[in-house]
Amino acid sequence: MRHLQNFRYIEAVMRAGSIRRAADDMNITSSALNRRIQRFEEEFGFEIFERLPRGVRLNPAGELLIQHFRQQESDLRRVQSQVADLAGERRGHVSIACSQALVPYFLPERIAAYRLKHPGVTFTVNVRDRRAAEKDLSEFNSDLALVFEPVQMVDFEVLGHLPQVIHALMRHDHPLASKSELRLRDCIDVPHILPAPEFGVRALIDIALSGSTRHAQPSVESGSFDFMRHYVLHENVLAFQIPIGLRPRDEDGLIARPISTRDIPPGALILGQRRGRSLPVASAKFAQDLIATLETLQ
Amino acid sequence: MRHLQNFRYIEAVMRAGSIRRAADDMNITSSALNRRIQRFEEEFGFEIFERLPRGVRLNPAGELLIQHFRQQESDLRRVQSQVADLAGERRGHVSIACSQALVPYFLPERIAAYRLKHPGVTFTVNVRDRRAAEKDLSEFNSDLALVFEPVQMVDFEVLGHLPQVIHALMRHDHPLASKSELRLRDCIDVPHILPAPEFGVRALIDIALSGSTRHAQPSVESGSFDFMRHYVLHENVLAFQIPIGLRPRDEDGLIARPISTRDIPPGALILGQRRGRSLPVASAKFAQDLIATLETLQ
DNA sequence: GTCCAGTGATGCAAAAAAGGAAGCGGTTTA
DNA sequence: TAAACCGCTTCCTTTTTTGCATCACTGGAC
Repeated sequence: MRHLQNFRYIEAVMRAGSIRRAADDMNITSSALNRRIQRFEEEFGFEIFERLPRGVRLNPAGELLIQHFRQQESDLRRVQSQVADLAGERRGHVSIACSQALVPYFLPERIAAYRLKHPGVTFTVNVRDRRAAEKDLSEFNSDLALVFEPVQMVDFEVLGHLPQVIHALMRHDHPLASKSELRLRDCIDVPHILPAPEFGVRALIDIALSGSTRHAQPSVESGSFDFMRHYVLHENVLAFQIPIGLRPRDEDGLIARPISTRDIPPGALILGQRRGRSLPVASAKFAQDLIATLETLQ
Repeated sequence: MRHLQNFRYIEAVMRAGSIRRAADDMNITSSALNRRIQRFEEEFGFEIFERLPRGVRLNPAGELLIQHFRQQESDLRRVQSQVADLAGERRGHVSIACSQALVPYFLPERIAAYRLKHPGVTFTVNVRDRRAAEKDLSEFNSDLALVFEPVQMVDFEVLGHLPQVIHALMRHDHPLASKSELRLRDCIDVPHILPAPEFGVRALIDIALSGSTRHAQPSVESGSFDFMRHYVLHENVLAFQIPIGLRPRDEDGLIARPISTRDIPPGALILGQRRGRSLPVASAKFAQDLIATLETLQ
């Protein structure tokens, strides 16, 4: 869209930190870009960059402006989506930020089911830790976020949720495999591996242990739940995951056992959008679909 | 702002009903305007006008788009206002749509008081009947509306209110001047004049009479409360008005007497904005000022 | 201190985009 | 049937934007 060209350039300058580098990125000359920005500032009535010796940086006015532009761009997409919808074209695009647990089973299944009904709708799936997911939302990079234990929840509007009890993951031949429910202390007394601190599963475990005298001593920490699941097959340790990220039935030699909610309260898997935003048609409908599914599972 | 140029043109075409006339209004040739619109439609992805034999008309997609543009324009003004505010410039503009009753005393007083505190803030006061006031809000022509008995209230977010008992207005020498409170039947039994049907005062009177056997028989109907007030001085009739539009004390030979609330329930003077909109700084602050005043009067 | 790499700003000519004039084919109106 | 409008297209001119070369300035390496 032509009239958002200025926004593209301004955003590029913001990212690059200097007009010349941004010009390079956008394949125009720095003089042209420089004049565009000067001209925009004049029309806008305020400077939006502060000129530093080694480049430029957005000033507070610029921050506000960027926010406005993002909103504007998202609004335009929504209008286009609404128009497409009333034109009878069931097309559109859904972008969703999600935790790793949703990647293997849940989301592929839901998206495939949705695309069966609406083949014209395309998807972008951004795997993000919970902080990054919320950032994605507030910067209009994703329409929806499906996150385990989101953190700050400012600008985050909850659309649906599903409680998730943390499970321990182990091989068939693990000593604890015989029990149907585990206590946390049993888990950390045996060799175990943990997700990195930015993840919700880890946060819940850390909180549960904070009041205790015992400490977790993970032999491996990782940012990949997929890696951890595979690692368990090689060394006979415990890993942790939430049920939505686990296959209903064990198929690759792994067993999942819930950890007593006396030790770790259930965490929440939450579906949300940016507060106050009206979503494009396709995203709103897919959200409804997800909400219904979450309610079914509950 | 340069990037809203397309909007101006599209709106002009919408108003004019034909590209050629719009081109004339906007002082460009029809060919140029025609191409702008074709190009915009191509970029947007959908036609926004339906081509008729005698001109063009917005299609539903176009309606949606116009709505979006209006929102966008208002948002931009809000951002500029916020930036001005954080730059320490206490300037800005407030546009308010109001009923006639606010014109003589209330609004001039409030605006003058506000401008004493913030001399940089300018005002636009649009006198509108209650329907037009709401339309003004939803089309982003006014930031605020202060209306007696608004009608539909869709897209209307109430910020504050003040009950108003309808008063009868008469000369000193009127037979009813001796009573401290009037009954409605006494008023319509004597010669009287009424506001036009689109006004809230009239609506309340009509509703009150609808269950009765008596009918109002106004000798004069008018859209101007100012006219009616002056008319009472020439012919010894009753007129009607709400207290906020009356001077605290009679000064020009007129007397106001409340009509019993057994006959006509108090109407509401309501301050509102377009639902969900974030107002520019100056408008938001002036609204707070008004709300406080309304609460004091209550 | 000096130099150098890197920055934003600016004058000027070239390129690109937008605008204007005229006219075509169509439909409504008188 | 003729005149009046309409949207749209073509050709050419005008305006705007871009690219290139260059200036003035700053911070860091040496």
